[in-house]
Amino acid sequence: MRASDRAYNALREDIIEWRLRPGTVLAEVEQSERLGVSRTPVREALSRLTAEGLTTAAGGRGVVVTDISLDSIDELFELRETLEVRAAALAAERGEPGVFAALHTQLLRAPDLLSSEDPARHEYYALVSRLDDAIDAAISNSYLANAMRGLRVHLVRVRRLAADDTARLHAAAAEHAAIAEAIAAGNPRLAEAATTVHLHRSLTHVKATHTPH
Amino acid sequence: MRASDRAYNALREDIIEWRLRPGTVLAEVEQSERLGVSRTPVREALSRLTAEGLTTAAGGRGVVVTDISLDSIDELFELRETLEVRAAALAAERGEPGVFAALHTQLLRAPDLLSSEDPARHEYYALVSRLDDAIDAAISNSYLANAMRGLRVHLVRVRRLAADDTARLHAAAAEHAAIAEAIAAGNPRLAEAATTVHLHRSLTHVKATHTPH
DNA sequence: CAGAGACTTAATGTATACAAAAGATGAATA
DNA sequence: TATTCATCTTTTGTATACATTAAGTCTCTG
Repeated sequence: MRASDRAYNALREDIIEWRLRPGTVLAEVEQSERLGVSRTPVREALSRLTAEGLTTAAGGRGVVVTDISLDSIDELFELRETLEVRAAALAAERGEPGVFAALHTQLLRAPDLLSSEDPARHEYYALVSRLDDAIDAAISNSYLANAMRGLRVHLVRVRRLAADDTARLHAAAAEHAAIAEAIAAGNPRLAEAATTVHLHRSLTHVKATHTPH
Repeated sequence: MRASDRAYNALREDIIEWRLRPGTVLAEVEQSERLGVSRTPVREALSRLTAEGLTTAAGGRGVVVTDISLDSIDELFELRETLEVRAAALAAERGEPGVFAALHTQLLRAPDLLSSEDPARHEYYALVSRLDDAIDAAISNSYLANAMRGLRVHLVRVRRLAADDTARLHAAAAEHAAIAEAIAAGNPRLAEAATTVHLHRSLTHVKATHTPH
Protein backbone atom coordinates (compact mmCIF):
# COMPACT_ATOMS: atom_id res chain seq x y z
CA MET A 1 0.00 0.00 0.00
CA ARG A 2 1.23 3.47 -0.80
CA ALA A 3 2.34 5.76 2.00
CA SER A 4 -0.15 8.41 0.88
CA ASP A 5 -2.96 5.85 1.18
CA ARG A 6 -1.91 4.93 4.68
CA ALA A 7 -1.74 8.60 5.67
CA TYR A 8 -5.14 9.21 4.10
CA ASN A 9 -6.78 6.24 5.83
CA ALA A 10 -5.22 7.07 9.18
CA LEU A 11 -6.27 10.72 9.10
CA ARG A 12 -9.70 9.85 7.80
CA GLU A 13 -10.28 7.33 10.57
CA ASP A 14 -9.03 9.80 13.17
CA ILE A 15 -11.46 12.44 11.95
CA ILE A 16 -14.45 10.10 11.60
CA GLU A 17 -13.86 8.61 15.04
CA TRP A 18 -13.62 12.09 16.55
CA ARG A 19 -10.06 11.52 17.74
CA LEU A 20 -9.26 14.64 15.76
CA ARG A 21 -11.87 17.17 16.81
CA PRO A 22 -13.33 19.85 14.54
CA GLY A 23 -11.11 22.89 14.47
CA THR A 24 -7.92 20.90 14.98
CA VAL A 25 -5.12 22.27 12.84
CA LEU A 26 -3.34 19.57 10.87
CA ALA A 27 0.20 20.82 10.34
CA GLU A 28 2.10 18.93 7.69
CA VAL A 29 5.32 18.30 9.60
CA GLU A 30 3.47 17.35 12.76
CA GLN A 31 1.33 14.79 10.94
CA SER A 32 4.21 13.45 8.88
CA GLU A 33 6.14 12.73 12.09
CA ARG A 34 3.11 11.21 13.78
CA LEU A 35 2.36 8.94 10.81
CA GLY A 36 5.96 8.13 10.01
CA VAL A 37 5.96 9.32 6.40
CA SER A 38 7.32 12.39 4.71
CA ARG A 39 5.39 15.57 4.00
CA THR A 40 4.63 14.65 0.38
CA PRO A 41 2.15 11.82 1.04
CA VAL A 42 0.69 13.80 3.94
CA ARG A 43 0.00 16.68 1.59
CA GLU A 44 -1.71 14.36 -0.85
CA ALA A 45 -3.81 12.86 1.94
CA LEU A 46 -4.84 16.31 3.16
CA SER A 47 -5.74 17.25 -0.41
CA ARG A 48 -8.08 14.30 -0.69
CA LEU A 49 -9.64 14.94 2.69
CA THR A 50 -10.25 18.56 1.75
CA ALA A 51 -11.85 17.50 -1.51
CA GLU A 52 -14.19 15.25 0.49
CA GLY A 53 -15.02 18.08 2.87
CA LEU A 54 -13.60 16.42 5.98
CA THR A 55 -11.00 19.17 6.24
CA THR A 56 -10.95 22.77 5.09
CA ALA A 57 -7.98 24.71 3.75
CA ALA A 58 -7.46 27.57 6.16
CA GLY A 59 -5.49 29.76 3.76
CA GLY A 60 -1.83 29.90 4.60
CA ARG A 61 -2.11 28.23 7.98
CA GLY A 62 -2.67 24.60 7.18
CA VAL A 63 -5.90 22.70 7.02
CA VAL A 64 -8.36 22.31 9.86
CA VAL A 65 -10.83 19.54 10.60
CA THR A 66 -14.24 20.66 9.35
CA ASP A 67 -16.81 21.54 11.96
CA ILE A 68 -20.19 19.82 12.16
CA SER A 69 -22.80 22.12 13.62
CA LEU A 70 -26.47 21.35 14.17
CA ASP A 71 -27.26 23.57 11.20
CA SER A 72 -24.90 21.66 8.96
CA ILE A 73 -26.52 18.39 10.03
CA ASP A 74 -29.83 19.75 8.76
CA GLU A 75 -28.18 20.70 5.49
CA LEU A 76 -26.49 17.32 5.27
CA PHE A 77 -29.77 15.48 5.68
CA GLU A 78 -31.50 17.77 3.22
CA LEU A 79 -29.06 16.68 0.54
CA ARG A 80 -29.13 13.11 1.77
CA GLU A 81 -32.88 12.97 1.45
CA THR A 82 -32.76 14.49 -2.01
CA LEU A 83 -30.33 11.85 -3.23
CA GLU A 84 -31.51 8.77 -1.39
CA VAL A 85 -35.19 9.26 -2.07
CA ARG A 86 -34.42 9.47 -5.74
CA ALA A 87 -32.03 6.53 -5.56
CA ALA A 88 -34.65 4.36 -3.85
CA ALA A 89 -37.17 5.18 -6.56
CA LEU A 90 -34.69 4.37 -9.32
CA ALA A 91 -33.69 1.15 -7.60
CA ALA A 92 -37.34 0.11 -7.46
CA GLU A 93 -37.57 0.72 -11.20
CA ARG A 94 -34.29 -0.88 -12.24
CA GLY A 95 -33.16 -3.25 -9.50
CA GLU A 96 -33.27 -7.03 -9.40
CA PRO A 97 -36.20 -7.89 -7.13
CA GLY A 98 -34.48 -11.03 -5.86
CA VAL A 99 -31.51 -9.13 -4.44
CA PHE A 100 -33.71 -6.82 -2.42
CA ALA A 101 -36.08 -9.55 -1.34
CA ALA A 102 -33.10 -11.36 0.16
CA LEU A 103 -31.93 -8.21 1.90
CA HIS A 104 -35.43 -7.68 3.20
CA THR A 105 -35.42 -11.12 4.80
CA GLN A 106 -32.03 -10.53 6.35
CA LEU A 107 -33.02 -7.12 7.70
CA LEU A 108 -36.05 -8.64 9.40
CA ARG A 109 -33.64 -10.89 11.25
CA ALA A 110 -31.42 -7.96 12.25
CA PRO A 111 -32.47 -8.14 15.94
CA ASP A 112 -30.46 -11.37 16.13
CA LEU A 113 -27.35 -9.49 15.05
CA LEU A 114 -27.99 -6.73 17.57
CA SER A 115 -28.34 -9.10 20.49
CA SER A 116 -24.92 -10.57 19.85
CA GLU A 117 -21.90 -9.55 21.86
CA ASP A 118 -20.24 -7.27 19.34
CA PRO A 119 -20.38 -3.81 20.92
CA ALA A 120 -19.53 -2.14 17.61
CA ARG A 121 -22.56 -3.78 15.94
CA HIS A 122 -20.22 -4.76 13.17
CA GLU A 123 -22.45 -7.30 11.49
CA TYR A 124 -25.46 -5.03 11.64
CA TYR A 125 -23.68 -2.14 9.97
CA ALA A 126 -22.24 -4.52 7.38
CA LEU A 127 -25.77 -5.60 6.49
CA VAL A 128 -26.97 -2.02 6.14
CA SER A 129 -23.92 -1.34 4.04
CA ARG A 130 -24.88 -4.21 1.73
CA LEU A 131 -28.25 -2.55 1.21
CA ASP A 132 -26.49 0.69 0.28
CA ASP A 133 -24.28 -1.19 -2.15
CA ALA A 134 -27.24 -2.98 -3.69
CA ILE A 135 -29.00 0.34 -4.26
CA ASP A 136 -25.83 1.83 -5.76
CA ALA A 137 -25.58 -1.09 -8.15
CA ALA A 138 -29.26 -1.07 -9.03
CA ILE A 139 -29.47 2.58 -10.03
CA SER A 140 -26.52 2.12 -12.42
CA ASN A 141 -25.69 5.80 -12.27
CA SER A 142 -22.09 6.47 -11.33
CA TYR A 143 -22.63 10.19 -10.78
CA LEU A 144 -25.46 9.62 -8.34
CA ALA A 145 -23.64 6.74 -6.65
CA ASN A 146 -20.53 8.88 -6.22
CA ALA A 147 -22.52 11.73 -4.75
CA MET A 148 -24.04 9.36 -2.18
CA ARG A 149 -20.69 7.76 -1.43
CA GLY A 150 -19.27 11.20 -0.71
CA LEU A 151 -22.09 11.93 1.68
CA ARG A 152 -21.81 8.69 3.63
CA VAL A 153 -18.43 9.68 5.00
CA HIS A 154 -20.00 12.67 6.68
CA LEU A 155 -22.91 10.58 7.89
CA VAL A 156 -20.67 8.10 9.68
CA ARG A 157 -19.13 11.06 11.43
CA VAL A 158 -22.52 12.36 12.47
CA ARG A 159 -23.58 8.94 13.68
CA ARG A 160 -20.80 9.04 16.24
CA LEU A 161 -22.52 12.04 17.78
CA ALA A 162 -25.65 10.06 18.55
CA ALA A 163 -25.94 7.29 21.07
CA ASP A 164 -26.11 3.92 19.33
CA ASP A 165 -28.90 2.68 21.55
CA THR A 166 -30.34 -0.71 20.73
CA ALA A 167 -33.92 0.48 20.54
CA ARG A 168 -33.13 2.93 17.77
CA LEU A 169 -31.13 0.32 15.85
CA HIS A 170 -34.04 -2.11 16.02
CA ALA A 171 -36.36 0.54 14.63
CA ALA A 172 -33.83 1.54 11.96
CA ALA A 173 -33.51 -2.07 10.84
CA ALA A 174 -37.27 -2.29 10.41
CA GLU A 175 -37.21 0.94 8.39
CA HIS A 176 -34.44 -0.43 6.18
CA ALA A 177 -36.42 -3.61 5.73
CA ALA A 178 -39.38 -1.55 4.55
CA ILE A 179 -37.18 0.19 1.99
CA ALA A 180 -35.82 -3.13 0.71
CA GLU A 181 -39.32 -4.55 0.54
CA ALA A 182 -40.62 -1.62 -1.50
CA ILE A 183 -37.70 -1.86 -3.92
CA ALA A 184 -38.16 -5.62 -4.25
CA ALA A 185 -41.83 -4.99 -5.03
CA GLY A 186 -40.83 -2.59 -7.79
CA ASN A 187 -42.84 0.20 -6.21
CA PRO A 188 -40.97 3.51 -6.65
CA ARG A 189 -43.39 5.71 -4.76
CA LEU A 190 -43.45 3.37 -1.80
CA ALA A 191 -39.66 3.19 -1.83
CA GLU A 192 -39.53 6.99 -1.76
CA ALA A 193 -41.94 7.15 1.12
CA ALA A 194 -40.13 4.49 3.13
CA THR A 195 -36.84 6.32 2.60
CA THR A 196 -38.34 9.66 3.59
CA VAL A 197 -39.71 8.16 6.79
CA HIS A 198 -36.43 6.49 7.65
CA LEU A 199 -34.34 9.60 7.09
CA HIS A 200 -36.74 11.77 9.04
CA ARG A 201 -36.63 9.45 12.05
CA SER A 202 -32.89 9.10 11.77
CA LEU A 203 -32.40 12.86 11.80
CA THR A 204 -34.82 13.29 14.69
CA HIS A 205 -32.93 10.71 16.69
CA VAL A 206 -29.55 12.25 15.97
CA LYS A 207 -30.71 15.70 16.99
CA ALA A 208 -32.45 14.41 20.12
CA THR A 209 -29.42 12.57 21.43
CA HIS A 210 -26.86 15.06 20.23
CA THR A 211 -24.19 15.66 22.82
CA PRO A 212 -22.35 18.93 22.22
CA HIS A 213 -18.59 18.64 22.21
CA MET B 1 -1.09 32.91 -7.72
CA ARG B 2 0.37 29.54 -6.80
CA ALA B 3 1.94 27.39 -9.47
CA SER B 4 -0.41 24.52 -8.61
CA ASP B 5 -3.39 26.82 -9.17
CA ARG B 6 -2.09 27.84 -12.56
CA ALA B 7 -1.51 24.22 -13.52
CA TYR B 8 -4.98 23.29 -12.29
CA ASN B 9 -6.70 26.10 -14.16
CA ALA B 10 -4.77 25.43 -17.35
CA LEU B 11 -5.48 21.71 -17.36
CA ARG B 12 -9.08 22.24 -16.40
CA GLU B 13 -9.63 24.71 -19.22
CA ASP B 14 -7.92 22.40 -21.68
CA ILE B 15 -10.20 19.55 -20.68
CA ILE B 16 -13.40 21.60 -20.64
CA GLU B 17 -12.64 23.16 -24.01
CA TRP B 18 -11.91 19.72 -25.47
CA ARG B 19 -8.33 20.63 -26.34
CA LEU B 20 -7.46 17.57 -24.26
CA ARG B 21 -9.71 14.81 -25.55
CA PRO B 22 -11.13 12.00 -23.42
CA GLY B 23 -8.65 9.17 -23.12
CA THR B 24 -5.63 11.46 -23.34
CA VAL B 25 -2.93 10.33 -20.93
CA LEU B 26 -1.61 13.18 -18.82
CA ALA B 27 1.96 12.25 -17.93
CA GLU B 28 3.41 14.30 -15.12
CA VAL B 29 6.75 15.19 -16.71
CA GLU B 30 5.13 15.97 -20.04
CA GLN B 31 2.61 18.33 -18.44
CA SER B 32 5.14 19.93 -16.12
CA GLU B 33 7.29 20.81 -19.13
CA ARG B 34 4.32 22.07 -21.11
CA LEU B 35 3.09 24.26 -18.24
CA GLY B 36 6.52 25.38 -17.10
CA VAL B 37 6.26 24.19 -13.51
CA SER B 38 7.73 21.22 -11.68
CA ARG B 39 6.02 17.91 -11.12
CA THR B 40 4.85 18.74 -7.62
CA PRO B 41 2.20 21.35 -8.52
CA VAL B 42 1.20 19.25 -11.54
CA ARG B 43 0.56 16.30 -9.26
CA GLU B 44 -1.59 18.44 -7.01
CA ALA B 45 -3.53 19.77 -9.99
CA LEU B 46 -4.13 16.23 -11.29
CA SER B 47 -5.28 15.20 -7.82
CA ARG B 48 -7.88 17.94 -7.79
CA LEU B 49 -9.05 17.16 -11.30
CA THR B 50 -9.41 13.49 -10.40
CA ALA B 51 -11.42 14.39 -7.30
CA GLU B 52 -13.74 16.41 -9.55
CA GLY B 53 -14.07 13.54 -11.98
CA LEU B 54 -12.52 15.33 -14.95
CA THR B 55 -9.66 12.85 -14.95
CA THR B 56 -9.38 9.26 -13.76
CA ALA B 57 -6.40 7.59 -12.15
CA ALA B 58 -5.33 4.82 -14.50
CA GLY B 59 -3.32 2.84 -11.95
CA GLY B 60 0.39 3.05 -12.47
CA ARG B 61 0.26 4.77 -15.80
CA GLY B 62 -0.77 8.32 -15.02
CA VAL B 63 -4.20 9.84 -15.21
CA VAL B 64 -6.41 9.99 -18.28
CA VAL B 65 -9.05 12.52 -19.26
CA THR B 66 -12.44 11.08 -18.35
CA ASP B 67 -14.64 9.98 -21.19
CA ILE B 68 -18.13 11.38 -21.73
CA SER B 69 -20.35 8.86 -23.44
CA LEU B 70 -24.00 9.28 -24.35
CA ASP B 71 -24.87 6.98 -21.46
CA SER B 72 -22.93 9.07 -19.00
CA ILE B 73 -24.75 12.17 -20.24
CA ASP B 74 -28.02 10.51 -19.31
CA GLU B 75 -26.62 9.69 -15.88
CA LEU B 76 -25.29 13.21 -15.50
CA PHE B 77 -28.67 14.73 -16.26
CA GLU B 78 -30.41 12.29 -13.95
CA LEU B 79 -28.35 13.58 -11.04
CA ARG B 80 -28.64 17.13 -12.30
CA GLU B 81 -32.41 16.92 -12.36
CA THR B 82 -32.48 15.41 -8.88
CA LEU B 83 -30.43 18.25 -7.45
CA GLU B 84 -31.70 21.22 -9.41
CA VAL B 85 -35.37 20.38 -9.10
CA ARG B 86 -34.96 20.22 -5.36
CA ALA B 87 -32.85 23.37 -5.33
CA ALA B 88 -35.47 25.29 -7.29
CA ALA B 89 -38.16 24.23 -4.83
CA LEU B 90 -36.04 25.26 -1.85
CA ALA B 91 -35.19 28.56 -3.48
CA ALA B 92 -38.89 29.25 -3.99
CA GLU B 93 -39.43 28.62 -0.28
CA ARG B 94 -36.45 30.52 1.08
CA GLY B 95 -35.26 33.00 -1.54
CA GLU B 96 -35.73 36.74 -1.68
CA PRO B 97 -38.49 37.33 -4.23
CA GLY B 98 -36.95 40.63 -5.33
CA VAL B 99 -33.72 39.03 -6.45
CA PHE B 100 -35.46 36.52 -8.68
CA ALA B 101 -37.97 39.03 -9.99
CA ALA B 102 -35.03 41.14 -11.18
CA LEU B 103 -33.42 38.10 -12.80
CA HIS B 104 -36.72 37.25 -14.43
CA THR B 105 -36.86 40.69 -16.03
CA GLN B 106 -33.28 40.44 -17.23
CA LEU B 107 -33.81 36.96 -18.65
CA LEU B 108 -36.78 38.17 -20.66
CA ARG B 109 -34.42 40.67 -22.26
CA ALA B 110 -31.86 37.96 -23.04
CA PRO B 111 -32.54 38.08 -26.82
CA ASP B 112 -30.83 41.49 -26.79
CA LEU B 113 -27.68 39.88 -25.43
CA LEU B 114 -27.83 37.11 -27.99
CA SER B 115 -28.09 39.46 -30.92
CA SER B 116 -24.90 41.24 -29.96
CA GLU B 117 -21.63 40.56 -31.67
CA ASP B 118 -20.01 38.40 -28.98
CA PRO B 119 -19.65 34.95 -30.56
CA ALA B 120 -18.99 33.35 -27.17
CA ARG B 121 -22.32 34.66 -25.81
CA HIS B 122 -20.36 35.87 -22.83
CA GLU B 123 -23.01 38.17 -21.39
CA TYR B 124 -25.73 35.60 -21.83
CA TYR B 125 -23.87 32.89 -20.00
CA ALA B 126 -22.93 35.36 -17.27
CA LEU B 127 -26.60 36.11 -16.75
CA VAL B 128 -27.50 32.43 -16.51
CA SER B 129 -24.62 32.03 -14.11
CA ARG B 130 -26.08 34.79 -11.92
CA LEU B 131 -29.31 32.81 -11.73
CA ASP B 132 -27.35 29.75 -10.61
CA ASP B 133 -25.56 31.82 -7.98
CA ALA B 134 -28.82 33.30 -6.76
CA ILE B 135 -30.31 29.83 -6.33
CA ASP B 136 -27.17 28.64 -4.53
CA ALA B 137 -27.44 31.57 -2.14
CA ALA B 138 -31.17 31.19 -1.63
CA ILE B 139 -31.12 27.54 -0.63
CA SER B 140 -28.47 28.26 2.03
CA ASN B 141 -27.29 24.66 1.99
CA SER B 142 -23.57 24.36 1.41
CA TYR B 143 -23.68 20.60 0.81
CA LEU B 144 -26.32 20.91 -1.89
CA ALA B 145 -24.62 23.96 -3.41
CA ASN B 146 -21.30 22.12 -3.52
CA ALA B 147 -22.86 19.11 -5.17
CA MET B 148 -24.33 21.33 -7.88
CA ARG B 149 -21.09 23.24 -8.33
CA GLY B 150 -19.29 19.95 -8.87
CA LEU B 151 -21.77 18.98 -11.53
CA ARG B 152 -21.61 22.24 -13.44
CA VAL B 153 -18.02 21.58 -14.46
CA HIS B 154 -19.13 18.47 -16.30
CA LEU B 155 -22.11 20.28 -17.80
CA VAL B 156 -19.95 22.96 -19.35
CA ARG B 157 -17.97 20.18 -20.93
CA VAL B 158 -21.11 18.57 -22.31
CA ARG B 159 -22.36 21.89 -23.61
CA ARG B 160 -19.35 22.07 -25.88
CA LEU B 161 -20.64 18.95 -27.60
CA ALA B 162 -23.83 20.64 -28.66
CA ALA B 163 -24.14 23.37 -31.22
CA ASP B 164 -24.76 26.70 -29.53
CA ASP B 165 -27.44 27.67 -31.99
CA THR B 166 -29.28 30.91 -31.35
CA ALA B 167 -32.73 29.37 -31.50
CA ARG B 168 -32.00 27.00 -28.64
CA LEU B 169 -30.43 29.77 -26.57
CA HIS B 170 -33.53 31.92 -27.03
CA ALA B 171 -35.72 29.06 -25.85
CA ALA B 172 -33.40 28.27 -22.96
CA ALA B 173 -33.50 31.90 -21.83
CA ALA B 174 -37.29 31.75 -21.77
CA GLU B 175 -37.14 28.55 -19.72
CA HIS B 176 -34.73 30.15 -17.28
CA ALA B 177 -37.04 33.12 -17.04
CA ALA B 178 -39.90 30.79 -16.15
CA ILE B 179 -37.82 29.26 -13.37
CA ALA B 180 -36.89 32.67 -11.98
CA GLU B 181 -40.52 33.76 -12.15
CA ALA B 182 -41.72 30.70 -10.24
CA ILE B 183 -39.10 31.21 -7.54
CA ALA B 184 -39.95 34.91 -7.28
CA ALA B 185 -43.60 33.94 -6.88
CA GLY B 186 -42.64 31.62 -4.02
CA ASN B 187 -44.23 28.66 -5.77
CA PRO B 188 -42.08 25.55 -5.14
CA ARG B 189 -44.10 23.13 -7.24
CA LEU B 190 -44.09 25.48 -10.21
CA ALA B 191 -40.37 26.01 -9.79
CA GLU B 192 -39.85 22.24 -9.82
CA ALA B 193 -41.96 21.86 -12.95
CA ALA B 194 -40.22 24.69 -14.77
CA THR B 195 -36.84 23.19 -13.92
CA THR B 196 -37.90 19.72 -15.04
CA VAL B 197 -39.09 21.11 -18.36
CA HIS B 198 -35.91 23.09 -18.89
CA LEU B 199 -33.60 20.18 -18.13
CA HIS B 200 -35.58 17.80 -20.29
CA ARG B 201 -35.41 20.15 -23.27
CA SER B 202 -31.76 20.85 -22.64
CA LEU B 203 -30.92 17.15 -22.60
CA THR B 204 -32.99 16.51 -25.71
CA HIS B 205 -31.16 19.28 -27.55
CA VAL B 206 -27.74 18.05 -26.49
CA LYS B 207 -28.46 14.52 -27.61
CA ALA B 208 -30.01 15.66 -30.88
CA THR B 209 -27.04 17.80 -31.90
CA HIS B 210 -24.39 15.57 -30.48
CA THR B 211 -21.46 15.23 -32.82
CA PRO B 212 -19.42 12.11 -32.06
CA HIS B 213 -15.71 12.74 -31.67
C1' DC C 1 5.56 -20.61 -33.83
C1' DA C 2 3.39 -19.52 -29.36
C1' DG C 3 3.85 -18.51 -24.70
C1' DA C 4 6.12 -17.59 -20.48
C1' DG C 5 9.56 -15.29 -17.98
C1' DA C 6 13.15 -12.10 -17.08
C1' DC C 7 14.92 -7.72 -18.21
C1' DT C 8 14.75 -3.01 -19.58
C1' DT C 9 12.70 1.25 -19.42
C1' DA C 10 9.82 4.75 -18.34
C1' DA C 11 6.50 6.18 -15.46
C1' DT C 12 4.75 7.28 -10.76
C1' DG C 13 5.70 7.47 -5.54
C1' DT C 14 8.58 9.38 -1.82
C1' DA C 15 11.89 12.11 0.63
C1' DT C 16 14.23 16.25 1.38
C1' DA C 17 16.35 20.70 0.55
C1' DC C 18 15.23 25.26 -0.47
C1' DA C 19 12.05 29.39 -1.35
C1' DA C 20 8.40 32.15 -0.16
C1' DA C 21 4.76 33.79 2.46
C1' DA C 22 1.85 34.41 6.28
C1' DG C 23 1.65 35.08 11.50
C1' DA C 24 3.46 36.10 15.73
C1' DT C 25 6.28 38.75 18.59
C1' DG C 26 8.69 42.40 20.14
C1' DA C 27 10.08 47.13 20.55
C1' DA C 28 9.50 51.88 19.70
C1' DT C 29 6.55 55.78 19.49
C1' DA C 30 2.43 58.61 19.92
C1' DT D 1 -1.04 52.26 27.53
C1' DA D 2 -2.34 51.29 22.92
C1' DT D 3 -0.87 51.01 18.27
C1' DT D 4 2.04 50.33 14.48
C1' DC D 5 5.97 48.76 12.14
C1' DA D 6 9.77 45.79 11.52
C1' DT D 7 11.81 41.51 12.26
C1' DC D 8 11.69 36.84 13.21
C1' DT D 9 9.78 32.37 13.21
C1' DT D 10 7.02 28.89 11.59
C1' DT D 11 4.45 27.06 8.05
C1' DT D 12 3.27 26.05 3.52
C1' DG D 13 4.75 25.93 -1.59
C1' DT D 14 8.12 24.30 -5.07
C1' DA D 15 11.88 21.89 -7.17
C1' DT D 16 14.63 17.97 -7.66
C1' DA D 17 17.00 13.70 -6.60
C1' DC D 18 16.11 9.04 -5.55
C1' DA D 19 13.19 4.69 -4.91
C1' DT D 20 9.83 1.78 -6.53
C1' DT D 21 6.65 -0.23 -9.35
C1' DA D 22 4.34 -1.42 -13.49
C1' DA D 23 4.27 -1.90 -18.30
C1' DG D 24 6.54 -3.09 -22.61
C1' DT D 25 9.89 -5.86 -24.95
C1' DC D 26 12.99 -9.23 -26.01
C1' DT D 27 14.66 -13.76 -25.64
C1' DC D 28 14.50 -18.44 -24.58
C1' DT D 29 12.11 -22.66 -24.31
C1' DG D 30 8.41 -26.03 -25.13
